[in-house]
Amino acid sequence: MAYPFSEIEERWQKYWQGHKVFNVGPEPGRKKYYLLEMFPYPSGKIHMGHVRNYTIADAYTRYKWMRGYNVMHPMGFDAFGQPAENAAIKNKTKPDIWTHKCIEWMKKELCRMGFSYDWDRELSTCESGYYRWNQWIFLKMFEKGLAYKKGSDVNWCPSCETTLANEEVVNGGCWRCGTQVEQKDLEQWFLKITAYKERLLDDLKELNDWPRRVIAMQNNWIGKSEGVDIYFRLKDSDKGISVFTTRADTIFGATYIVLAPEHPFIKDMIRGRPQEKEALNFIDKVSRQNKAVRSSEDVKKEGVFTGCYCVNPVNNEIIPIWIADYVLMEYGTGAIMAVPTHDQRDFLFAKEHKLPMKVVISPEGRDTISAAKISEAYEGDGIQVNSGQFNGLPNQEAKAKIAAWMEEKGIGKIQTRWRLRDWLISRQRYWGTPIPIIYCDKCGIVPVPYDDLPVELPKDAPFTGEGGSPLSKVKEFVDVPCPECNAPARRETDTMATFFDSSWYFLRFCSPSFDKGPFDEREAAYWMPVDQYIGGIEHAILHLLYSRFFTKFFNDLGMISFKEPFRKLLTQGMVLKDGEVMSKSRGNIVDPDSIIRKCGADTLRLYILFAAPPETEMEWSERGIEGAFRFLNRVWRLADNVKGNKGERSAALEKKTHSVIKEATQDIEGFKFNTAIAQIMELVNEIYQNLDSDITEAVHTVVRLISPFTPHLAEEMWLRLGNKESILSSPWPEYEEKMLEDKVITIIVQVNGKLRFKINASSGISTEKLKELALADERMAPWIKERQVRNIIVVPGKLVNIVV
RNA sequence: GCCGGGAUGGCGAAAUUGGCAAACGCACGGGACUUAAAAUCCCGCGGCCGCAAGGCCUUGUGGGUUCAAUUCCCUCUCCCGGCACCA
Repeated sequence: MAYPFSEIEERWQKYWQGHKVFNVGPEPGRKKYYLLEMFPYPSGKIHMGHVRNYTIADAYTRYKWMRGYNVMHPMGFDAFGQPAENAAIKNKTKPDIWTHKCIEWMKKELCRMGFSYDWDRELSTCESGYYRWNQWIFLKMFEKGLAYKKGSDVNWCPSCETTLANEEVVNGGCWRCGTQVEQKDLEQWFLKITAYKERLLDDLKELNDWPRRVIAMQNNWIGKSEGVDIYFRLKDSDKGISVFTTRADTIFGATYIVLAPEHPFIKDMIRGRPQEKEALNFIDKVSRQNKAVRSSEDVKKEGVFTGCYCVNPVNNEIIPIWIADYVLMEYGTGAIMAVPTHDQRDFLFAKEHKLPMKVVISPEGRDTISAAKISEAYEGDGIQVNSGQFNGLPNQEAKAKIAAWMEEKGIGKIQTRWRLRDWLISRQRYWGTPIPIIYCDKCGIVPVPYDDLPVELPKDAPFTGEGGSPLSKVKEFVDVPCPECNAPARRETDTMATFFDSSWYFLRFCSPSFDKGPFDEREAAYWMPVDQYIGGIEHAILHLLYSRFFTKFFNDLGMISFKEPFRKLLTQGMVLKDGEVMSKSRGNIVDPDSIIRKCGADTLRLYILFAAPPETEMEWSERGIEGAFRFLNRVWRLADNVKGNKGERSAALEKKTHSVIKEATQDIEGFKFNTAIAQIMELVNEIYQNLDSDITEAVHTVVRLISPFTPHLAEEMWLRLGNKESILSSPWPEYEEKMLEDKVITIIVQVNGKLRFKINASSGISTEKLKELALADERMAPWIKERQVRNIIVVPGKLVNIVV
């Protein structure tokens, strides 16, 4: 008979909530611990990804709790966003009503998992009590020149009918729906995240407890590259073209330069030349080409000669100027110097168009390589040749010297280029935070005064999903007097990207109902930074980069003293079914609710922690669930075995108990829940082997060790074992080192590094004695009979290795 | 191409500093209990040879360092993720 999990789980969930067990406040003298998982979008149902994320967090919360920490573990909802609009259209309701209903459902599901949240801190980003502080932060940024409006080519998702940030474009598609992103020239609001680029990059070095790949991804995204801008004067003109290069050491080998077809200089430069028509045709052709096609690898690089020449500033050689589609206007200066001998793309282009080549770096250090003979560019390191006064230097050394020399002579400038662009935050959607800006014909762009916040989002908007900002159709919202001159003016009708909301919610949790600012600085000083953050890898750049940016901004305002929001980060792996991500479209979803009904939340929690380490992907297995359930029943039955147990103490069981405490505790501390659970299983097995002995202490230990994973079962068993209080108020079990010591130890005997047999010896045995013992063993005889012992290695307490 | 991660039984996985490869679980096989089944409890379970004792092989590939390598170094292959006509 299975244990009565549903009755137990219901009872303890009521207890934890009724007694507000996990509600906390600052307590001087007690170590704080702020544990946070990425808050969910309220879609109504939780999925296995949520279950995994929150179970990992909950197990750790309960563990830290029992270790005596003052643990803050809040939960809230990232409640603005497009799905609410889509659902509202589909179900003929309002996003507001739909969202609140979803939050209710979701909360219920979270409670049914037995998660340990401080629900008094619950927040939802769609409440004006929250988003008014989005507006406040926006205004502060506006004041500091960090929020600005500009017209430019921006990413546009035709399906979502809104603009997107660069970070929201994944492989050329919209991160949400996958639709190919288009470019549109629009006036939009941006946040100047680039003002923080150096700090966002440098401080990555301090994040030692973040996964390496997240650091690597942010590094790539910020994309610092150091090089030189070199100025090439046009022949017979005082104008010139700047090119950017990271290979200043190859400048003496530059035999032509290439401009991007969009380069603004071209039209003036080629006017009236015989090549003009051909060049304009080429530019026109490229401009009509799809960007993805143009950048694909198998498309042949094309180009035309402009008829113009410029001067290589280091050796005054006259070199031709070309236009080619493989040079991009968006990167560097939109112009490159071509060194066909040391860059493969330049090499192929030069071959095709019969352009000259010159070797300037030689792996052998001698000027013996003929440019005419090489079959590919040499991109490695070597010694400078054909490079004037720099001949003979290793190229890496020459790179710095040439750059400095060019800068001194005024023909180049050392430059750092970044990939990171400012963050576009305007969205042409309804369900988001209104941007607190008013447009006045006389006064221009006017910020809403702080006292007028919040700018409330109208509950009703005729949003139809047919394009255009829905708020622009709400007359009462749009028409407003100018705060400065009182003349009729118009409100901004775009809303903020929802990533704005989630960029600082971890601070709001410290004082969720504070009404004098986004957060109470004293509370934040106590709780922040987040000690452990847990969430999905999909936010490696987006949310985690933005949150770091906001934190640095608050630091600049003097509101907080730390620079990084999340001390430790754990990115949990995905839950797969048949090798694929669970998703509605694939139809391979396993509903957590069905598992809870069948086996209980504890079984689900245990299984999901046991199946794989938290960071790796895990494959869903129905058999695994059954195994976890079987194990919990096995644990449950132990309580009956304890009753009336009158056996003697068992040394073996006691030793196992203490070693399991030690190992399991270490494992939990390092989030290795799978092996921690394996340890507990071993102890349970050991108890079953010793049912005739006194098992009381061992069973108590099992219940306490397993309580972070299966809290309902543990609480119930704890009472049944005769304890009066919740297991949460019992301390974490401690082990005694002396219980782990053996009087008799097993020594491994190897011959030539391979295990041959084992011998027992007393723990204090000397090295010499051990050697003798091993050599004297009858099982050693065949090995040393006809061979000579060359060496004997002894690792005290562990092994003897005889080398013959 | 650059950066980061990875490859261990039929499967999920484990292995302190280099020191018993495969803990724990799943699946599978056998036994006990039962009229029977389920449940439960116990035993076995990398491959090859052997009646057995035991031996040989085995952590993606090839090499190296070492008394000893899943672990350290080098080479290559494949897989996952990020960036990229990035100059």
